[in-house]
Amino acid sequence: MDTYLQAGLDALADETRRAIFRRLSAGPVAVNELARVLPVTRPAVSQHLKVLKKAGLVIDRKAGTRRLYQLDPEGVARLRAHFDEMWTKALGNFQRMAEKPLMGAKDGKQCRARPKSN
Amino acid sequence: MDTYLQAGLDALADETRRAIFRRLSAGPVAVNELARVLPVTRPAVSQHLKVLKKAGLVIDRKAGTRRLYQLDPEGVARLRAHFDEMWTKALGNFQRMAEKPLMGAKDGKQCRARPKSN
DNA sequence: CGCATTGGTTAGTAATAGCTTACCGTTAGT
DNA sequence: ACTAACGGTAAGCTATTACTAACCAATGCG
Repeated sequence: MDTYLQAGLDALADETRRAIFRRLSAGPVAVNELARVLPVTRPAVSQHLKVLKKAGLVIDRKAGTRRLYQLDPEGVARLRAHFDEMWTKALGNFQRMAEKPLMGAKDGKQCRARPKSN
Repeated sequence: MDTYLQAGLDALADETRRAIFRRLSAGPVAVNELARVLPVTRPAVSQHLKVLKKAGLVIDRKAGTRRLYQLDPEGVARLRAHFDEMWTKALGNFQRMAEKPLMGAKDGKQCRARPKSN
């Protein structure tokens, strides 16, 4: 279930793929046109689209000899939800900790007072 | 300036690094303790922490012979903001497109009706 | 003082990822 | 039917990355 996060994350980790993602957020585009804009060849674009598709971020449909790719709003929304959950956990816990300056030290060794704090 | 996104993204793209991130979201932890929990050695943890630190996601402070790492709420919030912007752009444009079933076809060739839509 | 604990860094290795070239199937137009 | 355009896939190369083992500096304690 957490695989969506994994796939989505390293789908967006690549700059070229993010460029495709951005271009696709303006509307459906054919593979060839993406390749024309990007600094890589068409096969590279195909491979990137494959990754994005497996991550559930894009969908494609045939249009004559061409194939139009566009964002999959559901997939994007789902990934966004995963991210939001991650941020919330991270920042939420921090918030809770900031309120209690020093809590009960779960495991003794951990929370020693720091000598110089620099 | 978009480098924060890049750094943050491939900082979180790695599963081990995400595990560290999750563990750190529960509070400050020493390197050794992270290594004890994770399936990798301590040097690997150090290297991962370095990446997370360069991405601005964690901060560290000395505590005796140990070094405690914790999330940097500012960095996390900043990365989150970048993501939110990305999602908004992606889904916002899509929203706008969904409202106009077929717009004026910027470049003629593009928006043909799909034959089978499968 | 040694001595142990902690942790950052380096060197080296194996796996992975992104790219290109080449090839092939499919569709549209004449 | 022939031809051209589009695009997916395979093979191969290169660069990057995650890892370990080994070494070294710093701190705390007896």
